[in-house]
Amino acid sequence: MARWVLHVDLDQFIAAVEVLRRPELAGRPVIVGGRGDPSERAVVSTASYEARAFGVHSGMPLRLAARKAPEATFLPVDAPAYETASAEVMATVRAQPAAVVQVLGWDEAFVGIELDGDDVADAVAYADRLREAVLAATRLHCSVGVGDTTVRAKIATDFGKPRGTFVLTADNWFEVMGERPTTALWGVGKRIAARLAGRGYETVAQLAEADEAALVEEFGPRMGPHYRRLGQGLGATVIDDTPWVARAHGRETTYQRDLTEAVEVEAAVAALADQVVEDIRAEGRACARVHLKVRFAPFFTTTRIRKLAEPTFDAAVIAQTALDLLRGLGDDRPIRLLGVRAEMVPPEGGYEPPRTTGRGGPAATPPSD
DNA sequence: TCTGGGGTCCTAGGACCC
DNA sequence: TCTGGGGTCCTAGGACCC
Ligand SMILES: Nc1ccn([C@H]2C[C@H](O)[C@@H](COP(=O)(O)OP(=O)(O)OP(=O)(O)O)O2)c(=O)n1
Ligand SMILES: [Mg+2]
Ligand SMILES: [Mg+2]
Repeated sequence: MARWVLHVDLDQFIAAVEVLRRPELAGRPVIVGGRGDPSERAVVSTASYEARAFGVHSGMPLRLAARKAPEATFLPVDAPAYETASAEVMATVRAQPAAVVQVLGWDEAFVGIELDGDDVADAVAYADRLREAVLAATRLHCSVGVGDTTVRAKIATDFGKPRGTFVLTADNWFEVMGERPTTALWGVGKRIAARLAGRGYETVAQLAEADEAALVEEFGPRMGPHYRRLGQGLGATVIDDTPWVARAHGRETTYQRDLTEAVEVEAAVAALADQVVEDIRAEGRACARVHLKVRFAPFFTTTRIRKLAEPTFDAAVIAQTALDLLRGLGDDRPIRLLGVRAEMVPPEGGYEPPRTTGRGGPAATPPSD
């Protein structure tokens, strides 16, 4: 009996969904972002592989993307369409034999399986059938990573792309990852990598053997050891399919024209609060704390939080609280972005499981305890 | 080129209480 | 009377990911 962790991730997900309904775009550079207008303040959500060949990638300002790939087709983000596609994909993943599925986002999931014997070829065969099933059900291509931990499976997927399967286990971890920069790890970004480099750890292999005391000094007693384990490819070996319970819902908008008038700001905050309340009502959990995010021109961003005396579903209360937080800043520069977020009342007994995997937080089973 | 919108989790410092 | 320590709650800020 062998336990495997698989990680599935759709190829160029939202661009692929767009191409399905516009077949004439197949094989062409497609860039999805903002309202699809490259002259606006927005960034690339994703680019098709043809567009990536021009150096376009997620997070890049649309304006710059347009300069790099002038022939590309720009499309607006249509979140509901991607939710629908995602649900079909995940239903297919869950329908695989004995699959324990943990969804990580729109386009990816961990899949825990147990197979007779310990032949990795069986796991690869399962992975290939999974890719076939997703393609057959949704006409979307994906890649699958096969690993012995979540961390290895997740990273393996990158090597499988596009339309492939890749195996990354204790056997080949250092061979494949050892000489790569620490940013290749899930959960190590530019900033953490720079701090690691400051202590002489540039590669995954170096991080794996790093002095624990030094890491604790730099990152604290939780995250220090966590990063070392990441360097070793260690992570959960069992997938937990406990349904995800959201912590918060928020809405934010970058205005194409900066807001300067009080009435505009009040109306904008009210509109955001209304949308947020729709989401938390759907969830059936009241807002316990209100977050107000604001970006003043040219680019200064800050967030203020207030715990409410009483949890509420009342959009007017949330809007009023947000406006109050904004006034408390005593800053009257033009406003470029406003965001309202409702942190919801935790369910009875708190969040279960507490602080697990993914969702953008510190990756792969953060320390917790 | 000028920087989105949806999220999550960790750390740290001050207030307050024991 | 002064000082220290520990726990918990709250908010601000940072970092990362899709
Ligand atoms: N900064 C980002 C990154 C991603 N996404 C969205 C659009 C992507 O299509 C989707 C999935 O993210 P992936 O990282 O999996 O990227 P893709 O699926 O687009 O490409 P790949 O084939 O590399 O997985 O999430 C986004 O909006 N903003
Ligand atoms: Mg993807
Ligand atoms: Mg993904």
